[in-house]
Amino acid sequence: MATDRDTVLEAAVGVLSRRPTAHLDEIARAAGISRATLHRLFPGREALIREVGLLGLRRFAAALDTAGVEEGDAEAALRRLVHASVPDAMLCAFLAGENQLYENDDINDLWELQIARLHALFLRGQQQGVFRIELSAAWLSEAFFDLVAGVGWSIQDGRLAPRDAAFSLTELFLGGALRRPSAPSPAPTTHSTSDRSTSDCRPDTDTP
Amino acid sequence: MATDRDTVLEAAVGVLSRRPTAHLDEIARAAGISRATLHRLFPGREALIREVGLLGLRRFAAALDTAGVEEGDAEAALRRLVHASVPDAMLCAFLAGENQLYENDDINDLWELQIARLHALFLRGQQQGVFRIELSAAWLSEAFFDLVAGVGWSIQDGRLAPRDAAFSLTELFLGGALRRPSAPSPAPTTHSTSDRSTSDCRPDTDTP
DNA sequence: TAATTCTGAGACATCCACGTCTCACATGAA
DNA sequence: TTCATGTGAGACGTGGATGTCTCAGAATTA
Repeated sequence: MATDRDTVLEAAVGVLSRRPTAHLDEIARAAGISRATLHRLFPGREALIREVGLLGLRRFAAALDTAGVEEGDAEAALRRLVHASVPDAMLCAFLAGENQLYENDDINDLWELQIARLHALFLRGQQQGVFRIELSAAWLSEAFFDLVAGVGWSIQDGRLAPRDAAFSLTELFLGGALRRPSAPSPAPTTHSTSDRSTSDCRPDTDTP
Repeated sequence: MATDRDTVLEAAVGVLSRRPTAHLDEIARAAGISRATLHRLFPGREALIREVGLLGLRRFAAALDTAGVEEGDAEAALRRLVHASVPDAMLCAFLAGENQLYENDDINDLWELQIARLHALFLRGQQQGVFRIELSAAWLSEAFFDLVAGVGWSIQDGRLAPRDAAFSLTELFLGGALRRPSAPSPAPTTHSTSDRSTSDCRPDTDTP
C-alpha cells in the first residue's frame, strides 16, 4: 500500500518510537509492505533509521521555516511554531528518544542546527522581555522539544485529542515560559483562524 | 567497582536511556564491571532492562510517597513531588522512553498505578481550583512526566545544572498548569528550605 | 492479449550479540 | 601461608535477525 518512501518512514516511526528494537518484519508489516520491498527501498536497518531521523529533522526544520521563528515577536513566533510542529509531533518524539543515537555527522550537524535555532528564538524572546530570564534558554529549548514529543506520544496512545494538541502545548508551555503570563485565555488562537488544520496530526500507524 | 545491584542498574540507565540497543559489553563497561559479572548479577539482557524499569518505577513510587501527593494542597504537593523526583530524573527518562516496551504484566501494572496517582493529583488540583481545567489531567500528567525526563536528559548532557533542575521544572510547569499563575517569583521555595538537597541528582555515568 | 515492471513469499547463508563455560588472578579470612 | 570467594578475560557454541537470492503472481502499459 505504501510505496512512497516517506509513507514507509512515517509508518516506521509509529513502531520505532515506542519499540526501538522492533524487527524489520514488524516495520514492514506496519507499513503494509513486505520485507523484500522494505529492503528495496532502504538498504538495511541502519539506513532505515537514519532516514527516519533525517525525515524528522527535515520536518522540524520545515516547521521552523514556515513558522518564521527568526522574525517578529518571539511569543507570536512560538505560537506559530507550535502549530507548525504539532502535525509532526510523532517524528519529534522519535528524535527525542534517540537524538544522541547517531554517530553520523550530517544528522548530528542538522540536529544541532535546529536546536540552535530554537535556542536563538528563546534568547531573542528573553532579550525582548517576553520570556522569563530565570529559566535558561537551553532549558526552554529542551522543555519545548520534550513537550512536543509528549504530544506525539499522547496522541499515538489516544490520551490526547489531536485537535487539542496545539492548544494544550501552547497554553502549558507559554504559561511557564512567558515573563508576564497572559491571563489564561479560555479559547485562544487555536480553533479560530486555522491557518493550518491541526487535525492532520495522525500517527498513520495502521491505515491499510 | 560497582558490585551493588542498584549501582549497576543506575549505570545501565545512563547508557540505555540514550541508546536502548546498547550492547551488554557497553553496559558492563559503564558499570565498571566485566560482562561475566554482569551476567552473574542479572541472568540475561531481558532481566536487566526489566529490573531497570522496576527500579525506576520503585523510585518514582517512592517519590510519590515521600511527597505525599494524596494529601493537602495540590500545588504544594506538586512542589514536593518535584523535589522528590528530580534526583531520579534519569530513571524517569528511561521510563519515558520505553514505558510501553514491556509486555510484562507486573511492570505495566506498577506503571499504570503510578500514572493513576499522578492523574489523581491533577484531578484533585483541578477540583480544588488550583490547576487549570482547560488542560486535561491526562495531559498534565504526561507533560509533567516528560519534563521530568527532560530534566534527566539535560543533566546527563550537561545542559542543565543539577542545582537548577528543581527550580526550572517547578517554575516552567506550574506556570502553565496553575489556574491563577503566581507572579513569577524570582526565587521561590527552591534553594531556601532544602528539605532535600537537589544536588545529589547525578547521572552517575562514569565515575570509576 | 502480451510485455514489462513491481511486489510478495519463501528459502537460504551470514553475522553478530548473547549465553555459557573455563581458567588465572586478586582479595580477604583462617 | 593456605584456603575460599569472587572477579576479569577470553574462548566457544548457539540462536535469531539480517541480507541476498529466486520465482510466481499481480498490476500497469502498450
